[in-house]
Amino acid sequence: MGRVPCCNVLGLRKGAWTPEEDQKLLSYIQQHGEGGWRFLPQKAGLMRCGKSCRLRWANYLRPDIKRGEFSPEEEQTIMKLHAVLGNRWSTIAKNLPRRTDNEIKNHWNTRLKKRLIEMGKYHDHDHPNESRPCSTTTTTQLVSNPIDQPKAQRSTNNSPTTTTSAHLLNEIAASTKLKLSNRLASLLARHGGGGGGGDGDKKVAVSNSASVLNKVATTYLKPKSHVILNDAVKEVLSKSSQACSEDIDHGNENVIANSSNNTDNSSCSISISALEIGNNNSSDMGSPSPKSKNGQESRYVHSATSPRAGVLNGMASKLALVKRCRSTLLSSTDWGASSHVSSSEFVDESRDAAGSAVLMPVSPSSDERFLFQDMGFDPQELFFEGIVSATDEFDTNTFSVVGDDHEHDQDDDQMLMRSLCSNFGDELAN
DNA sequence: AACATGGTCAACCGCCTAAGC
DNA sequence: TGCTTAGGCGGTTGACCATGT
Repeated sequence: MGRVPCCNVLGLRKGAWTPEEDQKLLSYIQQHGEGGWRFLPQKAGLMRCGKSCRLRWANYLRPDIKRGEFSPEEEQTIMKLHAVLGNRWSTIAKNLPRRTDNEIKNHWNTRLKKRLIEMGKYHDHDHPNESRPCSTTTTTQLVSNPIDQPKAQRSTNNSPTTTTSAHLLNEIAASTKLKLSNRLASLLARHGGGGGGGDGDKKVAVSNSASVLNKVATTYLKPKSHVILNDAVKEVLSKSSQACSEDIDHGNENVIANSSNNTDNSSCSISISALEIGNNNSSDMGSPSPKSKNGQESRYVHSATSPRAGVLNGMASKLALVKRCRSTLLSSTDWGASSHVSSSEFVDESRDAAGSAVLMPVSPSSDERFLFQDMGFDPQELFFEGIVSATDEFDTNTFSVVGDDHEHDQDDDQMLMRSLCSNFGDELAN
């Protein structure tokens, strides 16, 4: 159970706001500004909880709110953003000036979604995480130890929490589409995987995916497991770093990425946590400069909470990326038929009673700090501007740009896609 | 006219994160 | 480092309204 709702305090009003209440809140905020919601009701003479006041202000009273029908352009934007971001209403709202997340959410649920369903361009069963946060597909397939289940089941009911990462990682573990390396195959054999398919198909039993994936991640931690970014991506990352002005403190292992804005690409190096995209030790890629305090020269990307989690996050995000490209960008011209694959929740690792690592969901905000944005890429631009096609195989050569007005962005996107998919595919297929 | 049904949307609820201590 | 809590988020609810029977 969460905290006791503040609105449960005896005597506080609930339900629809009266014009008098609106006026009190409005005039108080006009006088004193926003914030301090906890004590605002008393000061403003309202018998409401602060949360209710904040919501009323944010969704209704704020003077800069645009009300009324959504324009076709706005609807198009919502559909595009939703195809990429899923139900991240607040993020979507940031791209629709003067619209609130609540309004957008309502509009989607009551109009757009139905419209797309009628057009056959949207299927609820393709979006299990969007309509029901606690759907029946289980994270416990990954969280193998019951001790750790409470955190994985933080939702309101007792049903196991679905996470996209669970699906993704299970896919990684269980997919027959991905050719698994001998290294993985031997891991699976040792850990009881195999899915009954025999050695030939190298299929991983989902129930073993947690231990398997952790083993995989551990394997990747070894120094030899380097994934080298190609020059094209280095260039993209280098460009991105130029726009970056922040300098994040670096004094620990979690400083995992650095890219110079030096126009000489040879000095650009990137390493992403244990996955080690890039090679810090390689002289031809330059040495990382984690001690630099100059934000214009370097950018650091926070790692996941643990190296192995970082590996798994990386795998999940790359699979999500590929799937997004494939399903979202190819499926339709109006974005309506896209099949959303979210990487909004990756995984963290924890320990069960025996000390074995198990997987559990971590917050979506990890995603927002993760990889692409922290590298300086805007995911929306990345996925919106570049129209990339791909086959089912994670093969560099199968990616091609099929149309876009933004030549340079497109090239950058394509290069990034190629490299990421290549890295991912190479590492798995070995 | 009365009731049933369905759509809309403001508001609530529970959970999460991050900041402050 | 761990605890507390304000603020924020997304899912859900229920009041209200329009339309159908």
